[in-house]
Amino acid sequence: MSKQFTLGKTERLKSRKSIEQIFAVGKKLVTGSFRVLYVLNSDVLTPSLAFGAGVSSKHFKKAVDRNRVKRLMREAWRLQKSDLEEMIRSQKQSMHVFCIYTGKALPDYKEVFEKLTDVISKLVKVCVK
RNA sequence: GCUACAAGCCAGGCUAUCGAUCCUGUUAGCUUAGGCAAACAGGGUAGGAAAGUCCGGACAGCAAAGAGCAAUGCACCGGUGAAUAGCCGGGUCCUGCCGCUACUUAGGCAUCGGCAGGAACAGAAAGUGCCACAGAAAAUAACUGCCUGUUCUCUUCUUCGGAAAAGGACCGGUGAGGUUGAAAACGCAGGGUAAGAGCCUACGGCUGGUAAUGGUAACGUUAUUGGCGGGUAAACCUUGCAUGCUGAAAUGCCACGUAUAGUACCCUCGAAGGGCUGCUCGCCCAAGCUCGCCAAAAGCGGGCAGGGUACAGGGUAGGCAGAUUGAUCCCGAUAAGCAAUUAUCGGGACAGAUAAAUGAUAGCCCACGACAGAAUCCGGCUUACCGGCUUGUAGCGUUU
Repeated sequence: MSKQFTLGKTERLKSRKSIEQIFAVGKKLVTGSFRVLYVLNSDVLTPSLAFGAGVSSKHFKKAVDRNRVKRLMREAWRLQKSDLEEMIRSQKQSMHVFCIYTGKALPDYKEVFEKLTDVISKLVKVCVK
């Protein structure tokens, strides 16, 4: 059994191109102050799941705060993504997810964690369809 | 011990669990033999301001015959440094405080000396502009006032010729007085005069020249001579000096892909066009090859090629270098220097991501944690900031 709680290079959205693609053709999911964009491809040879996080600099002027939110989001994703990962592997799909925090106040860890639980369960449903 | 100021240093800690990135090592794997990538182990991983982008560089690319104008920046001197509007030292001026002398109306107080602070500190005697309120007036001078003269009115005196006083008008002189103001035509005293004025003189202040002298210089001192025409250049301006443009999304290489691609028009012998710094002058670049007709040249025609403008479209955005050890920073010693700083020797430290790591959660402890997140690098400046520690100086208090 491989490690579950990793978030290495291959599991993050790394290239500018794929992010632009998500913004262009991705589907939208909104839960509370989170906006989630995703692209799902079925019948792929190597199943993969990639994640990216973003915060608008309009709402958070200071770079310190933006880093904090992004770190919280990555952490919450890292700890909860395993269900989604298994699902995708069994269905032989590949999914790119980009998550944007649109709230104006600095969130705490609990809030982010719970919201991302919702997001992941919704994404699992999308995979099943 | 407390308080204030200055300089320097630190920027919550520990443990557990789960991660990220970079480096090193080991093991096994794949390979097109360049590498690729996995597991495990060990180690490194935000700042004093990483910020603002206000100065200065390094580095890179493009451009580069020149002159003038414009534009921008700088503006006491010397040193330091790669360089600056930084830093250090000095000079000048201004402000405040203290001391002292001349003077004195006995309150003070010029000059001088000391201490502290400040200065975008070239030019106001090239020109233009501006100077609120108050004030006669903010720079040309006017108004008021003062004074000589002429004339008129009226009064008094009279030796009957005139004389004196007052008031009005005019011509002229004057810049002394005029309640203000941040600032009022160098200050003050004497002379001078019809009244007056640096008009003249003494003392003092400011300032230009000359000479001597000290200093690398700014500048100081002394002598002599001329002047004294308010301020403002962070108003335009003038003078001197300097300055190509762009900015790591720079740039170079590799891979992939494509296309010496397409359409339209124009040009190829004094053309179009392009370049030189924004403009002007002036200058420079540039115009090719080939075939046929023809004895040759000119000329004509064809083809290829090249250049310009416009249109429509296409491709790439992956990797490596740049790029993290450098004009580096810190500590100690020695030497030079008033200092900033420099040299030598010894020791130590220094993240490197690329959609972007340097983290998350829980527990414990305490002074209860501020401002705040690297993005090519470095030197400064400025701004933000909870608190703690060390050293020095000054004051107060306690003990001996």
